[in-house]
Amino acid sequence: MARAATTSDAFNAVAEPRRRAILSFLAGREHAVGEIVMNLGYEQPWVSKHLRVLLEVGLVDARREGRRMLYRTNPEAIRPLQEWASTFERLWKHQLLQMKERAEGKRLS
Amino acid sequence: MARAATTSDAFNAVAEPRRRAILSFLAGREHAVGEIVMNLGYEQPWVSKHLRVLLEVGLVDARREGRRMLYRTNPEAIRPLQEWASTFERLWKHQLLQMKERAEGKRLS
DNA sequence: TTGACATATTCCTATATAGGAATATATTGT
DNA sequence: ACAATATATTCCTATATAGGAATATGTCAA
Repeated sequence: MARAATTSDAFNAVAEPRRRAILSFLAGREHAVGEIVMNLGYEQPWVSKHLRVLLEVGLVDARREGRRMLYRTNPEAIRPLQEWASTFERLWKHQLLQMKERAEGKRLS
Repeated sequence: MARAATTSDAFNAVAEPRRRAILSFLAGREHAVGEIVMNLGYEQPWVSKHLRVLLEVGLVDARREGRRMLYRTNPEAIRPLQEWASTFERLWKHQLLQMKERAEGKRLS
């Protein structure tokens, strides 16, 4: 079997760097497809394809305004991802502290 | 072309649910492969395969102790993932607040 | 060396993609 | 109806997988 579909969940969807870039660009405010194309420099069909994936997993919402489609992030959908990753925050902060202490210890000796 | 390799970065590596489970299990303390097999119930070859991927992207470190291989997370490698996801934390907290306020507004009317 | 234990790798196959080019659909204004 | 604009979809191909089964490698103890 192949890998899980990118449309299966948020984790698979954001494995693609361009989809992360699009999400970051959309963070906070609505944007039309053309604006994404202009700002990120990807080809229009690819922006549409990526938006489709993001839409299917619920990471973005869309509404039509005339001939334009306006997309915006659905932060709630990113939440599980953020929460999972944040369980490791304590660990790397602890690790950084240890490294710092070790460095300072060396300086003193 | 196919999708980016799971060994290309942390984002692709953690797209697999079992790899996330292994990482969570390893969070904080070292474990042998057999302990992962026992606790998570995956078949041994698959645990080894997933650990290999995690090792290649630097999400875990390993050391040998007798016939056992001990793995532990490298929290520093999870950091970019956590930091990217956390940029959306403000957004979903804001969204939750709005939903809450709307709910309370309805209750009052 | 032999056996037991612990972990890793190598076969294989089917599939979901990313990438690209071309085209289709939808909406508005004339 | 027609042209222009904006976005979406459909072809195609090559490839990195996940899944499974079998086997290989490495380490220790007797």
